[in-house]
Amino acid sequence: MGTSAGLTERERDVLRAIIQDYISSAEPVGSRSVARKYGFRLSPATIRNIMADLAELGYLDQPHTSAGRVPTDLGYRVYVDSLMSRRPLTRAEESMIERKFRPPQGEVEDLMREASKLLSGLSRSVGVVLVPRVDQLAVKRIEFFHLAGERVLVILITTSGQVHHSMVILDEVIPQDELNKIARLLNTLVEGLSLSRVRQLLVKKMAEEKAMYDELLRRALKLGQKSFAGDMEGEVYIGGTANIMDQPEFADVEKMRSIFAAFEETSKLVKILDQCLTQEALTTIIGSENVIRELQDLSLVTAPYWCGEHLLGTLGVIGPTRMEYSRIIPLVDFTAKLVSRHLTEVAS
Amino acid sequence: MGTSAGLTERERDVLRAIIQDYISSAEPVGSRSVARKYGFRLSPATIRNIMADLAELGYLDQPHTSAGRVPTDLGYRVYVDSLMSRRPLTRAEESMIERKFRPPQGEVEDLMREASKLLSGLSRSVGVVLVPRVDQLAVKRIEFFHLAGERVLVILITTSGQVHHSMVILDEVIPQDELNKIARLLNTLVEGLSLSRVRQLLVKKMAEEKAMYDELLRRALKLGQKSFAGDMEGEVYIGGTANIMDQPEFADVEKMRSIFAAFEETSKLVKILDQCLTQEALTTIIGSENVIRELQDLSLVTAPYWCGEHLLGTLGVIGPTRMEYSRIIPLVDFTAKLVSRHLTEVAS
DNA sequence: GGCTAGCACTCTCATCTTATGAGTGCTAAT
DNA sequence: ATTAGCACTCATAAGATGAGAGTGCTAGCC
Repeated sequence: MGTSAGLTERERDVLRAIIQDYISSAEPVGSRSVARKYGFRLSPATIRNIMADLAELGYLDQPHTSAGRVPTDLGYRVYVDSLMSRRPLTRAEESMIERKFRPPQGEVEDLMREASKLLSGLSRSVGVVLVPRVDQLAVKRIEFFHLAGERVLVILITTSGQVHHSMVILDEVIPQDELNKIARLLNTLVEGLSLSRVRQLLVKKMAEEKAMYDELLRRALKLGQKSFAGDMEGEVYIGGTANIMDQPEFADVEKMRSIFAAFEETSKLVKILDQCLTQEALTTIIGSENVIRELQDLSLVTAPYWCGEHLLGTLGVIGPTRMEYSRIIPLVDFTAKLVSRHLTEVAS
Repeated sequence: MGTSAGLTERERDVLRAIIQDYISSAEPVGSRSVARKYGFRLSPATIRNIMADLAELGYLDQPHTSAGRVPTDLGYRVYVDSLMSRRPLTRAEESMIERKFRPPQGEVEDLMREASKLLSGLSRSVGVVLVPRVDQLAVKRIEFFHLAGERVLVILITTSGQVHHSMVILDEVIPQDELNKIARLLNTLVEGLSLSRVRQLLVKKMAEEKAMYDELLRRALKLGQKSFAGDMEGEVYIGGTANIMDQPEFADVEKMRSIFAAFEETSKLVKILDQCLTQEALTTIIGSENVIRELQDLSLVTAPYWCGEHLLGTLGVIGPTRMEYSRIIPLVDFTAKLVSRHLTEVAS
């Protein structure tokens, strides 16, 4: 498996033991305790030699000369990719989670919020749910409401049941009944198309229309373009941020401050979660693999969720690099499936 | 002025000096520095006597026997109510704030978010904006969209330009064109009424209708009732939580954890902000005056904001009890006016 | 009576020292 | 290859000490 190809079975065993021990204790682990707890028939001295090798290869680090070893981000990477036992959740655990997840009927947004709470509660870390910019979503319907003067309220409904509304300011006053006509016209044009498609379509039509003189269509295209131009930026629901403070590695206030600031700066978070989304599979980002500087002491486990066969967004857990990957990964995986199921039901 | 009636002018001067000093230094303040810095023509010993009196009256406290004095919550209360100089913002400051507040066109929600950011940035504390349960808001329009099966998407627009959407599940399938008829009917009934009024009206009509046999009206009333039954719970936008960590008094991780947990538990926050709202004026809640235990080390300054003559919500700042009230209070006051102005413009 | 100087006393905080113990790296023996 | 033994390193915790800030009280002064 790539990076760990050069390791002997014994080295792999030791590395696994060290990482597991460190994950549960948060203390640098010494040769003695590895030899003792993990039933190797080897003396501490031998373990020390192995550890020195692993350190040289970059999988382990020592905080200072006379301390035990601590996994590096690379070490965790190897652990997650090829050392860890990937035990799926038991039936009992799954049904426990299902019970905990009270599917709110009502707004889809509540479902997201609930999911982030669920994730943070179960992982005792931070739960995140990304509802990405909805480029890929299919439009079900668009409506306009005249507010006042040139202001028009645009309401956009996707097939997945999400609702986006925004206000646009026009150059001219268009009365409500004309807005209705425009909406009807646009709906026939765009229904079922993805947002990105719609945008393309409108531009194309607009170009064709230059020559023509159908006032209604002209207005419709213009309004449509304004409506769909909106940022449509991803939104991210974050839950359980306070859990981060339980981790001993973040006793330092300064470090914590920067992490919390990063959580508030959602746009960065959106960007990275967006990247995870493109993987269309469970993704782990460990420590310094993260491009966001402030989050380089944290790890991220994400999985995509779907509405029917539409890829909708990502959800996951942010926790210390020293997180229990073997527990969190199946948890995130299952939660994504759970959310997908609910969303699919709603849309059906 | 009530609580401070018994104080001599000199005692008031000393108390003011101590509080101001403590606010800017975060250190217990001693008799010596009061005498020196504040140009009293009194010796430290005399100041000490006065301080002892003030302590006895409950305005000051000492962390330990040989430390300086620290204001109590009661002390801050007197300070805010009758000691503090209530200097309003200068023109320059006001225009600076106005420049900083980029009024986002688009969704009203963004305006709230932006306002909480503005508040937190300027106060270097936590900014909060409450959009309360919209009972008092007037309905502009209601619309229904058929989603799938018995599921119907309800969209509710208020005169202030806020949009609420929720999904209701009916007992029967109603096709879109009938939904449209129902919407038209309901709109004539409810337009311009406040939500609480609408609810009353629907119940009343429903009772009258028992006898009658207009199927459409019956359906409309039922759907209307379901639509307006939703929790409509207040929502709160919180910005700048990380700022709390800068305060020396929250170096203790455990204390901070509970504060952050309280921020996430928004429902409590909503409740207290709702109370502030009923004051219809600038409100200060100092330390232990707060009913939320976790926030009893913090103070809250709030002011209501309006949309036209409609009271819409509250916004404000949460910071350490040791906050610069004389700066924060005018700031909150002005921001509320600023937000009101924007909202009023949008609605006009 | 109100004010102040002086002084003993208290308590925190920073600094230093010391001891402890976990853990390493290396060498030499098996 | 593995291990026992040993010298060495370094963080951490526990006293010890001293400085400094501040108080409360008493006695004297205007």
